[in-house]
This record gives sequence, C-alpha cells and structure tokens, in this order.
Amino acid sequence: MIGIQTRTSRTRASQRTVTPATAPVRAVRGRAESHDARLRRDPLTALDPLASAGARVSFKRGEEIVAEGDAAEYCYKVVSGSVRLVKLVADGRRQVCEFLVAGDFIGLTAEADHYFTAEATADSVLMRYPRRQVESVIASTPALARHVHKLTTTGLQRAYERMVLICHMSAQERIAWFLLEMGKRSADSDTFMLPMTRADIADYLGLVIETVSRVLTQFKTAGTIQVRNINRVTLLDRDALEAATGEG
Amino acid sequence: MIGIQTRTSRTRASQRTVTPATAPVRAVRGRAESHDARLRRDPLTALDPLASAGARVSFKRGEEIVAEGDAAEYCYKVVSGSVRLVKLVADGRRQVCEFLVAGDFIGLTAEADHYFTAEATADSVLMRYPRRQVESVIASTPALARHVHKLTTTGLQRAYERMVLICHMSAQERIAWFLLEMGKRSADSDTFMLPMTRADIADYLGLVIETVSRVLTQFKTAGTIQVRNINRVTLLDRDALEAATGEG
DNA sequence: CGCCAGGTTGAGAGCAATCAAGCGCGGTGG
DNA sequence: CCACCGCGCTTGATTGCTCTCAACCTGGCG
Repeated sequence: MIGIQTRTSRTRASQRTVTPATAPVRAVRGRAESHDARLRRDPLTALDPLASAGARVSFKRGEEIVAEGDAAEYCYKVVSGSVRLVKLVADGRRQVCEFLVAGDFIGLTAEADHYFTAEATADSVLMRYPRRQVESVIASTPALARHVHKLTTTGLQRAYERMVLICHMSAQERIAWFLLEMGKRSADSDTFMLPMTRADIADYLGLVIETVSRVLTQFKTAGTIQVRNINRVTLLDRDALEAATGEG
Repeated sequence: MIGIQTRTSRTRASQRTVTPATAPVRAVRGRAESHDARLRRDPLTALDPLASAGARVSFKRGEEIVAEGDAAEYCYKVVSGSVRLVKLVADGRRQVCEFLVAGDFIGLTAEADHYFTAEATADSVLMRYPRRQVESVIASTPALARHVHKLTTTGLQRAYERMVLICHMSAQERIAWFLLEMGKRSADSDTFMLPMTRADIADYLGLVIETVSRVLTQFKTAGTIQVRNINRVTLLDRDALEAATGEG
C-alpha cells in the first residue's frame, strides 16, 4: 500500500516565512472608487482592513497549511500558487477534495475545527487572517456574510458535481473534464501549467496515478493535447476533449 | 440504459396539498422558555414567525419538490418523511447527493437557482418558507446567519467524507457504512426502516442496484443484519459492520 | 556521477458493471 | 376470489475497466 508519505513530503513548516502586511491590498487599488462601491463589487474587500492584523505567509510545495482537526484559529486567502484540500484515510491513502487557486479561501468554516488538511501543491503565498476577527467582521457586515455563505454554497455545488463525475464517468471522461476545468481557471485556457502532481490529480478524480498517466498519454498520441516539461499542457483539440467528456 | 423514468415516477405534483400553518411550532412548545433562550438553543427557531407566512406541504413518494435550475423561490424544512437531493446526468443516470430527514433544510442556498433536484423518497411533509422572507430574517439575525452557514458547512463536510467513501471503499465497506449511518439517524439505531429504494442507495453510494442487493444478501447470510419486509433492517452484529467499514 | 522523486509503460488480476432471467408482493380488474 | 400485471428486488453468468504489481525512464540536484 502506497502511503502519502511516499508521494509528498509532509513537512510541517514550523519556521514559517511571515511578512507583516505593510501594504494592504486597498492601497494599491485605484483611488477613485468609493468604499461602498468596492463592497458591492466584491464584498470580500470588507476583509481588507484586517490585512493589517493579518500577514502574508509563504509555503513551499508540499508544506501543510492547516491540518484536519486543528482548531480553526486562522483562515487564509490564496494570493498566488495552488493549494489542495485533502482528507487523509486511515490506510494512508487520501482524497483531494478541492484545488484552490488565487482568490480562493481556506477555513471560512462555521465549525470549531478544520475538517480537512490544506497543503500547498506548489510554492504559494497566502494572506492569513485571525478567524475571530473575521467572524466579527462577517457578523457586522450582512453583505459579507451572504458572500461567504455563497462561497460555501458554491463549494458544495462543486462537490456534488464532482460526485457525479466520479460515480458516472470513465477515466477518460474525468481527465478530459479536468483538463477543460483547469483551462477555465487559467488566463490562457488553451495553454497552462498543471500546478500539481499526477498523484494529486489521481486523488482528486478518484483514480490511481498510473491511470492518469495512461490517459494523458492516450490524449497525447491522439493529438488532443500536448504536454511539455511534464506539467505544461496545451489543448490542441478542445472539441475532442469536450466530446470525451460526454461519451468516453 | 436504464433511465430514471423507469426507476421512479417523476410526477410533478401540480395540485399540491397545502395546509395553512395555523399552529406555528412555537405555540406547542413549553411556555416557560424565553425567546432568547430558544434562539441560543436552536437559532432556526428564528424562522418560526415565518410559519404563518409559510405552509405545510405534502409530497407522495417519488414526487418532485424542487427541480434543478428552478428559481429558488422557496426553501423547505423536512417535517416528516425522507427526501433525496439528486443531480440528473445527461444519459438518464443520476447521482443521489444527500438524503434528508426530519429537521433538514432544502434550498438554504445563496445562489439564485436550486442546483439540485429534490424528490420525496417516501411520503413526506415539509414546511415551505418564502425564500425572500427567509433571507431578510437571516440578514437581521446574525446568530441565524451563522447557523445557516454552519448547516452548509456541515453539508460540505459530509460531501467530502462521502467522496472518500466512494473513491476508496469497496462495495461492502460503503454499504456497511451506509447502514451504520442510517442507524445513527434513527431513534433506534439497531432496527430501522430504510425510507428509500435500492436504486436510491446505489445512486447515493456510487454503485449499481444489483451490487447493493448482492452485498445486503451477503450481510444477511453472514448473520450481520436481518431484513424484513424489504426495508426494515436490524443490525445483528454491529461489530462486524464496523469492521467491514475499515477492512472490506 | 549517482541518487531520488515523479512519471511512464507493461502484464495480469479482481471487483463491480452489465446483461439477462426470475421472484415476490401489492394492486387492479374481471 | 382469483388471475394478471408491474415494480422493486434478487440471483446468475459474463465482460471489462481500472487497480495492482513491477520495471524502467527522466530530469533535477547535491
């Protein structure tokens, strides 16, 4: 049985790189926009004042950000990089529940503890907010509360959709879907980096690493995709991928 | 390909049995408890005043309560019976995302539309609340907002845990887990009714109906469970089930 | 140069899906 | 009252997709 230890270095970064947030996000935005207007456009900017109470935190690839069962003392916003939310299984296997990218939040939970482990799949920078303060800002800002609720709802929706994927789709369909999904998230939806390993992808889609590798090879030889430097993907035939999503 | 139509009668109940809520829940509760105390104990009682604006609605087995994509005009609270949340797949198959029982909510979403279909798996009674009013009560009641957020968070947590189940557990493990889970939800955790069909269970656990049937038979012949009248289950050997959960 | 983590490729096995048939019970109608 | 019917469930035979086990490749780094 392959344990997670053989797949990723589970180093708990005790000595964390912490940079005081001397330049809150709001300072670099345009000066013409009112506070209210920004709030309406993105309720999460209500958290900006917290920046001074928070900190920029850096994590190297594989490092743990929060551990399942930990008291939810902080919550985080991904600034750059990529994060996986995982559930560890007793026998050492794991389930990647979600991949997070810039702008996504970790730990906006209503529970006392984190119910998943969060790890960086690539070198990442996050903003860290004391959860107690976040809670109070949320409590006094209904618009923000609704937005946070919406984030959680969206997460639930994504989880449901992935259940469909995992239960009803073949390996080819799952990976075609995954590639298109990763494209949507990227600036260039045709050429992008996969900021995670094959093992991460496998554990995300309910497959094993060999199956992921095999299917990617199939897509390569079929001329559907191109892969350079292991993780740089170019979608050559989007139609073929979309067809693979629905027919396998 | 077996479509859902052959599994369940997808009758859209246009002529709904609606009973005006003449006796809100708060009226039948003890008189000694203060409003505040009740709020702290169960923030959802803040919705009680809405009862007069809502209605008791009855659904027969198989009837649709809300449809995926419908505008989220109402939300519901299950009073009695059992409800399944399902995602329908293009080819007619489906995924049961969650089973709801008395006390559970439907449609406390922050999205404009429902992102799943809800159907009664057994004759059920629900309280129906106009969502607009619910929203305003939530907005003015931080404790309630937090509780609703917690409900959604719990749903997400459950979804993640079921991903683990589906991706890493054998058919035996999944069904053992399911039986124990259903027991936990029941008044008597050793003998209870399964208020859904084999097809529902299969679509919930990512299996097919035949596999569910086979595994239940295995458990029966092994003396682990007893099944009477098709859906009345008695757990005879809880230890064996719990062992099956972790080892297959 | 050698090591190591991550990735690829191959051979074989196993578990659950699929296809197919039959059972059991409740309801309905003659 | 009984025969028929349909739905849900059970059981059997077979297929096949993915997992497992194993070997090898590749690129980065000390």
